[in-house]
Amino acid sequence: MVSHSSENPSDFPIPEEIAGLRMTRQRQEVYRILMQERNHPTANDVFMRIRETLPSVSLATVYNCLEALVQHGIIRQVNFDREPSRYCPNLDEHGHFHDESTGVIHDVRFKPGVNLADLLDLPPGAVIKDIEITLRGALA
Amino acid sequence: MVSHSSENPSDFPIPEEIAGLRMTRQRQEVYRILMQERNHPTANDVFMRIRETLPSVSLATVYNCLEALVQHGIIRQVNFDREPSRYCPNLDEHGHFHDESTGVIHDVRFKPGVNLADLLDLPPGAVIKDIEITLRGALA
DNA sequence: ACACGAATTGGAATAATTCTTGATATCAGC
DNA sequence: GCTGATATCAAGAATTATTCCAATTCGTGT
Repeated sequence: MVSHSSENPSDFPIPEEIAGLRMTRQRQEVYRILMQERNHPTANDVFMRIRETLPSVSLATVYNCLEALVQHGIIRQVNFDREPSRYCPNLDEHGHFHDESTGVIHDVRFKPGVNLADLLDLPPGAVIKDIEITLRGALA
Repeated sequence: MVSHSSENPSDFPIPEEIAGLRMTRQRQEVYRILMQERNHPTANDVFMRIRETLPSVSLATVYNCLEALVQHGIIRQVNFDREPSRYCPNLDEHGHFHDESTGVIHDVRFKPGVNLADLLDLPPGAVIKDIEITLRGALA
């Protein structure tokens, strides 16, 4: 399906295919919601939000879409302890600061020139594929 | 109950009370297992292991004990993505390297003098209570 | 020994996520 | 524009880790 502007009411273009993944209407919409709501929503948040524009999508489809987007490196899945997974369209290397008093999650970047792997006492021969940094605390 | 040596066959002493937590037989045993099996076992791992010495303990009790130990800062709970929680008696500040080829989890310490919070672009006023670092990859 | 609060048990309940199956939609080639 | 092959979707059932609950047992202080 071609993304007519009337069907893509967002302020950024969504291509029909990204990284070899067919961008169906549902996936477009899930991605658009993630780009608009930068609050690291859960699958259920996305589900409730998507019903406004595509009332027929099921929660299972939201999960499918999110997984497809994650698998293709278009978004990231973020886990805090055992809480429901959250999703994040920020692909830059970054961590997450979880403000416990408000529940808000802030993206946290490294200061320029910092390479975490250099600062760690890694087991010899370790090849890092992915780094996850989570901070918990509050804003004074 | 006094820890008679016949009832505490480990090579380290377990006090009757730690950090205000009554160390019941079950909690002692859970803690002992964690100290012996440094593989970051799951609650279920501990459950299967504890049946060898205390066959009557329930899985719920294992969860209770683990939670009590975590709450009192005696052990740490470690989460990898959505996998079952793992538990770790290493209280030093450290991260975890998950070797995907073997499934083994290695503790990773910072090189001396490194303070992670200094290297991050934190939101102003952020007070860090806890840091979690997870690395995924393989050993070449 | 007694009473009271804490801990334990076992099973039921919960919640996020995944799986299954049948229905639909989409694509490539003719 | 058709047709078969493939990918996606919807709905609900199933799974899994974990928590909750009610009843019993245990430990500690008196």
